[in-house]
Amino acid sequence: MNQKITLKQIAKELDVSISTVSKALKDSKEIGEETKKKIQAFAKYYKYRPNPLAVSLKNNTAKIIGVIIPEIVHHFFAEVINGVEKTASENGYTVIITSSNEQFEKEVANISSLSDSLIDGFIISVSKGTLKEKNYEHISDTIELGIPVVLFDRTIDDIECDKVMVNDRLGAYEGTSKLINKGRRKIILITTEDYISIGNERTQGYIEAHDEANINYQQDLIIKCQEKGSREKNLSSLEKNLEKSLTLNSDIDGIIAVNESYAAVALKVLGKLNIKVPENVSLICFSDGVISQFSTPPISALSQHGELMGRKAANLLIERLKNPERDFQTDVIECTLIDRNSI
Amino acid sequence: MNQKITLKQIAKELDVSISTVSKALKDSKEIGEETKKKIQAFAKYYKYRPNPLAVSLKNNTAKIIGVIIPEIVHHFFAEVINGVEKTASENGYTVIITSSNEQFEKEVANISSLSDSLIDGFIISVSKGTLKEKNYEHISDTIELGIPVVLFDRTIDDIECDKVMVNDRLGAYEGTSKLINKGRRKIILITTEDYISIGNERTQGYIEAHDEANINYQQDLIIKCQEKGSREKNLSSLEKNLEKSLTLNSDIDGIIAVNESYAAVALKVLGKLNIKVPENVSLICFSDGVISQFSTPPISALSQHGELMGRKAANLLIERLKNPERDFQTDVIECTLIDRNSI
DNA sequence: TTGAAAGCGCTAACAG
DNA sequence: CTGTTAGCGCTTTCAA
Repeated sequence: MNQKITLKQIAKELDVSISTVSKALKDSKEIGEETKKKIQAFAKYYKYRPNPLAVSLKNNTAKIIGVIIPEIVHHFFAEVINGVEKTASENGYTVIITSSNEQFEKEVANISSLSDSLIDGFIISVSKGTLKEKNYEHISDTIELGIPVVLFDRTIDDIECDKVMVNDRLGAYEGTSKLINKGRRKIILITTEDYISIGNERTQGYIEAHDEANINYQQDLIIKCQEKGSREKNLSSLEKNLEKSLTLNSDIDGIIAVNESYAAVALKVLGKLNIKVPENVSLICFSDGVISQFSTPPISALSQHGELMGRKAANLLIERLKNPERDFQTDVIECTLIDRNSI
Repeated sequence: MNQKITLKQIAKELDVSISTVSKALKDSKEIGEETKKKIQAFAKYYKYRPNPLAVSLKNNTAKIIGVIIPEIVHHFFAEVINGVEKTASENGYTVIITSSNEQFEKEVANISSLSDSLIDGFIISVSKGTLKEKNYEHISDTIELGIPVVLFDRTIDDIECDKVMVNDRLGAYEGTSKLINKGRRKIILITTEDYISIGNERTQGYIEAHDEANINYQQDLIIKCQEKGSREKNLSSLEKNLEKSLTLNSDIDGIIAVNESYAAVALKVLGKLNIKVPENVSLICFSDGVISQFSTPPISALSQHGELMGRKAANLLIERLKNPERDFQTDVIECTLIDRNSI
């Protein structure tokens, strides 16, 4: 009912020109105190709000940040969004979120549907599909078109842009070292398939820790969880593999998982085999989410600081928007070990 | 570099008028085949995309849906977003998400910052702060301003608008009945404080199930988890209460929790007291999220079908946008019990 | 079949 | 100090 009021209407009511109203509402000193007071009061009374569409059209910027993540229903990404949202709104930006559902095609579609003049810039974590496909044209095209992109978490080496990443290798190294220092010698690593760089990095860290401690790691203790089927299938096949490994090698005394669900599966198998955590086996995982916090026992986790990551990504983007010529920057976030006595 | 091309530029290049270009790109039959072909080819080559800002300004609608949720880092809400996003994008709408962080003030601020002409309508789950405050003006104001609102999950009786809610009472009734049918007689209910209507509904269902089975429920078996402190504090005080209850009443044989974290706390306490699930105690909780799926043992859960909820909410909103005069509608979603053998 | 012109709501340079 | 005007990119009516 109480339709939005415009400058034009105010001008007409008060019998002044539109630009006078515009200036008055901006508290411009060009306008006389009297008039200003009158106009401001009137505008306030009628709850005048400039039409952001018109403003954006005029300035050719909508102050909107597009975030594209592989999955929304994921604690880590939700944390990142949280961080982006906070920093963005502190700086007057609005955030639009879309999910690629880990699919290359959807990622491309999302980018293209947002890259119209609506969006000022992107914050993206690429989908597994894209990593598999190794086709990054949609991203480099966007950058070339003049729309800045910040890549986070799952980044792409070949693309030059701002990035925020976790020091996955160091995290895995420290986690593994921690286990080794506790006297653990036969440590299983549960990781992803090779095309996901993060999993790779973490595997490297695992290996480095072993090398440094002069322990020969066994290749068959590195278990790669498949990604080809449904989540349920992948996890249940992981469960079988893990059970086999644990039965075959009764002297296994440590497990490090690259994400929470893998760790939950490990916990399940350990329970089934009646192996105690941490008495018999130390368990540790990446990602400090709701699973590791609420499992019994809680699992010690390497936090990736999702919210901080989101904040940093938003900051990088906003800085670039202010100054498109600045050098590309890569922020690296260190993992923090949250010890919950599962080690 | 490759700056976006406009109608004007195309018109100039091809030496026709802007409106001809506009029409040609719309495949209007007003325009001759020849010209149309030429223009369309040119536009395609230069990847012409209409500036959505200008289109929106013209049509006075941006096709944007604003979603305001209490918390992003929450499996259920993430699922809802997922659903909204899907239905929205199927219908050409974009989704903007903001989080109120359970705070009244932030909810008000979010609504007001979005209710400019940018947003066509809202999908909201009100914050705990708002429920506590019992101040719903920001929402009724929005509706009166002509911006439609769909309330979901945590709805408000006093406000007339479209709603999507879960049949919480029936869900709790069925969950409790299930336990009773399994021979459980002393069932603890872990719920929220009273001002959250959902918790209340669930408590009612719990009571009804008892009444129907002619079992006297004990008031002191209804444990209300406080909401005043930090989450950690609230949960650890819940832990203590629960432990006391279980020690005092050694014949307790069932627990029903209104959310996953409460159930996780219960699992922890049960483990500590060496009480087996489901042998000694049946456990069941609302919300089919990642905790209940991945805990050991997995917890039987009453799914609230978050994604479906999101889809329905988006549908209601889009329908109303098409036809603002239609009657208000409340969609009720039934909970589904996902049995994971914790009963 | 094509084009001129007005207008969506706002800003800003320029004139008065 | 205030107003006129042009223009952001697009749609649409009306005229040619």
